[in-house]
Amino acid sequence: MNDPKRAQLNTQRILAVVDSIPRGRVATYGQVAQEAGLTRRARLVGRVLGQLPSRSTIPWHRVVNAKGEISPRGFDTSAVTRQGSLLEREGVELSRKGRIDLMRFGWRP
DNA sequence: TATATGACGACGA
DNA sequence: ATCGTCGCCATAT
Repeated sequence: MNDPKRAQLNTQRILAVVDSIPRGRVATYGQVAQEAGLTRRARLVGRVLGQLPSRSTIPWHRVVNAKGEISPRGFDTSAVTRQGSLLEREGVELSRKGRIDLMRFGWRP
């Protein structure tokens, strides 16, 4: 069930969904997985985004975790900071502790 | 073959 | 609100 063709297709579907998240809104990893027809595979979404080449035009910054926070990246905090800037730049409000109100900025397909 | 490790998430205590 | 546990799954060791 896990041939490379399948994996590539899943990646493509995930990226297509992320690419459809409108400016000024955010979607959760689980939500993206669901929309891509990959229920319960939120981690796969995170993995795919992590592999994204820096030159990609995919709006990876519009994907946050279920708590409405920008998911930590281990030791590197720069990526997190970058994501926050990109979001604020398009009007998404971040609370003092870097939380996003999904009821207001969450993407509803 | 077996374990560990994540840009995750739902739940229960 | 916070924390640990467990489910999920591709990769790495």
